[in-house]
Amino acid sequence: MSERMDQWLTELVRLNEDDRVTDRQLNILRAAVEVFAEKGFAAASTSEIAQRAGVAEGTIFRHYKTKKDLLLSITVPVIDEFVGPFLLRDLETILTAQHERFEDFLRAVLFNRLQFAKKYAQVLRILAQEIPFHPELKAQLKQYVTENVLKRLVGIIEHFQEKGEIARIPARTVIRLTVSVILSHVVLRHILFHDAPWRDDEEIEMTVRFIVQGLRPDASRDQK
Amino acid sequence: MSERMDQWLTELVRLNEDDRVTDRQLNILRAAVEVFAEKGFAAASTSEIAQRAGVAEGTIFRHYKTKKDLLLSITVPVIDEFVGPFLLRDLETILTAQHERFEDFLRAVLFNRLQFAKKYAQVLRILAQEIPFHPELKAQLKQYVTENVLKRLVGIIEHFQEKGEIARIPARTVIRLTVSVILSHVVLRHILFHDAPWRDDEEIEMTVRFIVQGLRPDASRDQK
Amino acid sequence: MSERMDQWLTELVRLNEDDRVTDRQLNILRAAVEVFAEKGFAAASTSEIAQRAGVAEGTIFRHYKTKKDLLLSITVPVIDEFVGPFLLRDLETILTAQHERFEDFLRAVLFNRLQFAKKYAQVLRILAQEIPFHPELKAQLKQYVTENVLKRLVGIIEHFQEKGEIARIPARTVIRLTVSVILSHVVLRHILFHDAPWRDDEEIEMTVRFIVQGLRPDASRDQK
Amino acid sequence: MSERMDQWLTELVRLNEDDRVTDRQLNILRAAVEVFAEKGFAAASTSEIAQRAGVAEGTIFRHYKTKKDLLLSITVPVIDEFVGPFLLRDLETILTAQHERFEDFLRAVLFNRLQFAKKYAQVLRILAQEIPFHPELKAQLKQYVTENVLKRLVGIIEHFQEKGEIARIPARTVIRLTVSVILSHVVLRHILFHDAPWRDDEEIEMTVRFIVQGLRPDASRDQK
DNA sequence: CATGAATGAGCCTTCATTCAT
DNA sequence: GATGAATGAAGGCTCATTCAT
Repeated sequence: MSERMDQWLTELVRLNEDDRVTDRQLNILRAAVEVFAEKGFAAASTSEIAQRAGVAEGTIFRHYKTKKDLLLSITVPVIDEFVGPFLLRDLETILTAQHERFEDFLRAVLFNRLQFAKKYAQVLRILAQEIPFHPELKAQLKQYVTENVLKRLVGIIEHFQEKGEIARIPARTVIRLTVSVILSHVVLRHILFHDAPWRDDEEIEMTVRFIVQGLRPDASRDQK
Repeated sequence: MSERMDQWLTELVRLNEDDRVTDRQLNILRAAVEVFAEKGFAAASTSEIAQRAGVAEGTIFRHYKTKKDLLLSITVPVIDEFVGPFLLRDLETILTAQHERFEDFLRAVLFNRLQFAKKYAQVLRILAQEIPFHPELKAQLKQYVTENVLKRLVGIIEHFQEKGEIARIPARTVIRLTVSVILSHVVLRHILFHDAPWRDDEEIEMTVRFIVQGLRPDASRDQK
Repeated sequence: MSERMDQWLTELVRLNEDDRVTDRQLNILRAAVEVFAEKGFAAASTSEIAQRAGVAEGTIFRHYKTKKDLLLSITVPVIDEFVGPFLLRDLETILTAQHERFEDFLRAVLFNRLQFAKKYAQVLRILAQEIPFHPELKAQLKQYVTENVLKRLVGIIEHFQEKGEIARIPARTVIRLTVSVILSHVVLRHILFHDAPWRDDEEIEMTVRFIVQGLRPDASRDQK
Repeated sequence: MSERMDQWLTELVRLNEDDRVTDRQLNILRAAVEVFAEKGFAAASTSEIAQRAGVAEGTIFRHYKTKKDLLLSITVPVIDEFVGPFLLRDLETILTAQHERFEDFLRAVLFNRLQFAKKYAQVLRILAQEIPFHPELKAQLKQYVTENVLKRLVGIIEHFQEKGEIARIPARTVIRLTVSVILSHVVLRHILFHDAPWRDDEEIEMTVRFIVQGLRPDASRDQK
């Protein structure tokens, strides 16, 4: 696992317990991420996690009351990280930079998400696999999205619609289409086909162009 | 479960055993689809499946040697059905109908896939969830796609590129983008948000328009 | 299995049900003998027996109420056959032939038992394996032996002791030693090492000589 | 079960795991020996073993990966013990003691084997019952016998043949007859009829005398 | 704090036996 | 009489979780 991952894991534990993070905990989390990603939550055994982490079986349960707790301690923070930061950090600047074109916005977002997915590929896989079976996770994600993301996105869309860069179709549909393409790109690149050769720059450009053109107002219909 | 589902299950069993299908078998499959979809394969218990099917646990194993066999008897046929028919049945006609525009082609495909997903929503969910953990399934899908789908799609893309309806970008990228949007539409519509209200006709039109415009040759760049 | 075996099986069934013996029954018994011998009673499955017999699973239970019944229908007659006939048929003549030497008696018995074991090897194996776990079988064998065999054997022993061919040691001990050697010979020859090459005539002679000499009165001690 | 048995079990576990032996492990082994002996391996249930051992069923599988492992951990050491020690310990001295008569050799061996069988009666019963169904066990026994026992025995036989105490018949046959009688004595005494009253000293003497006389060179034939 | 032995519920699967056809 | 689908009890084994050391 990458060094970056470790850093993230460290942050992760700090967030949960704001205590000192022992190596043991880190090992457990690392092992858990590995095994959950490989076999899925239900088929993963705590004993295998313990083994890979180099700790006793009981030790896991000193830090995480149940196996599910262990899962949540990994996934929950990612939900907040996945959709949040690009809004909180990057987007703020994007939005305030009024002169930006929609194209540049897209490019920034796509680039940002690709970075993110590269870093968290394994955990995102876990998240994707487990969300259907854990209503709390689903609820949490839904809540986060509706509360923090949707409104802001709608604002952004309308902003670019007013600038005439996006056709006057419902914001929700614009989001659906845009997110579909970006998410697919990310998933294909870092989750499904991370082994295949990718000409990243070209593909990014084509994805951006695709969205921009796809959403551009119709010369005959929308404009004028 | 819908009546249509039952018909499909019936076909399914016929394909496997080309015998008469008993009600019991149907019940077992129905219950298995339900429980697998709800809890995932690993967390599903054969005893619950038996209970929901109203049969003894042993009965399941008379028809399916193992729990995994039961899974495969559900998923395998769908792999062949998911990517196959739209090419073999619908597309043939579309392709031979030379006058068709790319737009019409897309509309037909999207419509067709939406129908399919509506019918098989639950099983598709199972398939999506289990594919990462069952290499044979993954291999089978991969093989099917590369052998039967990709080449044909490339041919179609090039056809429309020659007609000037699609920009001269790599066929693979065209496929990636198009499939991303169509698949996302289908998944959002019938897998993730099947409960939400959908104005289907409008959304279909917007999806089609999005793709068509997104892939259209640039007036300044590609044309001329 | 040999033709001889089939004949025996036919007799066997006749004894039990004194009805017509169908091919089906014969097949079942044949299969049962095979599977019991290979895997042992407990590890043998009625379904495998049915399969090998080429009948339906249920058919077995039409003829034999339980799996154990099937076992008993095979073993019980053999108990009577194993120890009985050589007394009832052959021995009578042996005994009445007063001029016989002990040596000739032994040779006749050993030869007879070898024939028997060759014919029934598989069933004897089953019997040996199962007797410890089926008290009724054990009891039946014990009863048969004590009632029909022991007394007669004692008579024979004493007969030869009076003739001065056997030392004056307790008849029980004589029986123990003689039967040990004969049984061992038979078991080694037809149960344990039936594949190995045997120079039967020589070995029989040496076994007979061993017993005769071993039991012969001591020139110094017993005689006189 | 006897105290001696416990000691043996303790050694047994030590050999396997060279760790301290817990009471629990001893209880499990004790119970396993009991149940296997009573019902045979296939018909013995781990749940009954657990119950008799006073432990949870899962506990068994912490110490022995499978039910068969449990069997092997009991039987395998006995194979080495059964045929080995009397050669390695007792026989060495017997052989080096040149003045010994064959008779004394036999007496020593028989006595030694009786002691051994008394101690391990139950386990020997298990071994005898299970060997036909476990090829590895059979192979191990065969290997041990051919490698360690046969050659030495042949040497001993020839030694006494040269001293004129044993007739000049093939060593293999001598072994077959001798081992038959000794093994039968042991089996009858401690495995089959351990409840019956035995006048051990007398029977031992008669067995020894039987073998010695049975194998003695014929005055008229072999000698001279 | 960490350990790992112990637990016991629960899992998948087998199998002797029954019974409607 | 024969069939074979159905049964459900029981089996071996796994695993999350607890707790004495």
